[in-house]
Amino acid sequence: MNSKEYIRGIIKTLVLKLLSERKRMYGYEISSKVKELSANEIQLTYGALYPILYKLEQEGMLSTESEMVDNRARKYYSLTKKGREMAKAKVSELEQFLEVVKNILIAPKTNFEAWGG
Amino acid sequence: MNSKEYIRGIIKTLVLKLLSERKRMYGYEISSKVKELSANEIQLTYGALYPILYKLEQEGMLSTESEMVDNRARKYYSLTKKGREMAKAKVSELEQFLEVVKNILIAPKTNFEAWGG
DNA sequence: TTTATATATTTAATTAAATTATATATATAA
DNA sequence: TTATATATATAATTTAATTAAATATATAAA
Repeated sequence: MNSKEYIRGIIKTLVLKLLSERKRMYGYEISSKVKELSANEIQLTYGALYPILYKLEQEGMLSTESEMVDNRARKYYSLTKKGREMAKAKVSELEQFLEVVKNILIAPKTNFEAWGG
Repeated sequence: MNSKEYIRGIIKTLVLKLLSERKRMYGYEISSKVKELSANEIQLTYGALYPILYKLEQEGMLSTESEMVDNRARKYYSLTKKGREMAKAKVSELEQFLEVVKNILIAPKTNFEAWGG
């Protein structure tokens, strides 16, 4: 599957979804988790992920805590109240969109006439 | 729903899907049909649609017939053999992708621990 | 009658959101 | 000492859209 093509636009929503499931996550962890959950199909690149996290923080959607773990710097991100609301809205929005697209994709040839063809 | 955000990358596949259901369609018709099938959620802009149709024709995926209908120029697009194969592959690819994303989005909080959280 | 709306295609300018590449740094296994 | 994994950050580039502008006809409304 060439997911790259379809990823664009949904990264922010995926990140918000994962953060809504946990108290906090760090960037590398988010990327790894998405890869794992998608059976290696979706690889969030860091060049996309970190700017999104930065922007969400600037917008007041995320709060951060920096820590040293095993002598390496780590930056944890948590949803704020505003961020939790945004996550909920975005996830619901994307779910609806996926449904709409799916309905177009699964329409069988035999049904085409029925929906106005 | 703010579909604009999520549309990117899937337009080509939607176009190929619609064309795979019909002998031929013209640009305006494709845009109208997508709008109708998505209950006005997805509006393919012509600035995106026509360059995609042009490119697919250049790649040998589409053949065209220009006709005058009601004194207005109309350009019909049909899938070639190569185009039909591409349509099949692209639709299947997108379906799989949607499934993967949906599985991430629907994962309930209570299940998070189960999938390694 | 002139205005708005719908039909129809095309293309240039601009913007947004990615990818790719680069930089920096530590830990561990081969 | 080399490769791989962990971890963040950002600049340069590319891609794929949106927006806008150009062109043209038909029809309904004001």
